[in-house]
Amino acid sequence: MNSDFTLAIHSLTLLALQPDRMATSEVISESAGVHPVRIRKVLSLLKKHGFIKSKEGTGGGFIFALDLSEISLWDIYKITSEGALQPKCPDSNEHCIVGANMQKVLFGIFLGAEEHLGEYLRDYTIKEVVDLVKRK
Amino acid sequence: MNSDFTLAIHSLTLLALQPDRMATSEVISESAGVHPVRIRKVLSLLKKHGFIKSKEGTGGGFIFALDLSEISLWDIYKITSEGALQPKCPDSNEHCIVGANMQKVLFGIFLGAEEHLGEYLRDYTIKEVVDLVKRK
DNA sequence: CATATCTGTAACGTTTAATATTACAGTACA
DNA sequence: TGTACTGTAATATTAAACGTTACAGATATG
Repeated sequence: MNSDFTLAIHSLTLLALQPDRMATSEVISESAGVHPVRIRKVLSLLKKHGFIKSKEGTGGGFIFALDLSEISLWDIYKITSEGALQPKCPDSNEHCIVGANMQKVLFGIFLGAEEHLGEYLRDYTIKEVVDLVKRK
Repeated sequence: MNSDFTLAIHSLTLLALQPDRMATSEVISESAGVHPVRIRKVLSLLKKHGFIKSKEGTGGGFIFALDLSEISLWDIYKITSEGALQPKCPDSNEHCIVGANMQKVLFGIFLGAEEHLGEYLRDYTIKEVVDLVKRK
């Protein structure tokens, strides 16, 4: 699993806890333990989808754009990691019945697996993640 | 997703199609397009769990040990890739409420996700994969 | 019983993907 | 006009995946 997904969750959770003021990529990166540029890359995806807003210049940063319960982990997964479940098989032997067909069979199975995972992730919103973080 | 999982599925499917005679790691590796040593490594795991038998020396190789419908993709996943869904987050900042708690919150969520995936993978046995490969 | 053919496994090398870093243009504020 | 941000591309570094070599042990076969 790609860590862009968890970085996005981490960032959104942090933003959710300070809905009134902006957070810079540096503050977020210190919380998440990664480089600020990575945060900006991931958050630019989330911005593109309207989950957050950003502002450049002094006093700028990132801020939540929607209600906490409007964003599910599945939404975030689709943006940051869609297809990540799909294993990248090497090209197998076309002259073998198994080699020739396995790839598309597996593709179908993993497609179904991702959809199934979606059912699970849809049930978690950022609001719930925030509650879990606060409680613990 | 680790490709050991798909290699195991590939190998078992091939073995399932020739239940009467042994297949060498070289034959399997040619079908799957990887190095024979990798096949032997993956298959040694499957052997350890009793899914297949192996024989060394001339005329040796690997052969199915159970009924095709006794092995589900979930069984194989657990052997080859358990925990693969769990993203490896960097150590985050303990002085931040988000950084300090996010890791265990995410751990719990991904644990649940893997269990949920299990429900899906349990429904596919090697027999069904074989049928899909034959049909297509 | 000597040789060829396999598995089993460790050690090492190579390739590829993930991540960090640097750099700098553009924006906004004071 | 200088300072503090985002946005993004280019490059460097690190880590993971994978391939390769090597060889010991097992087993059939001539």
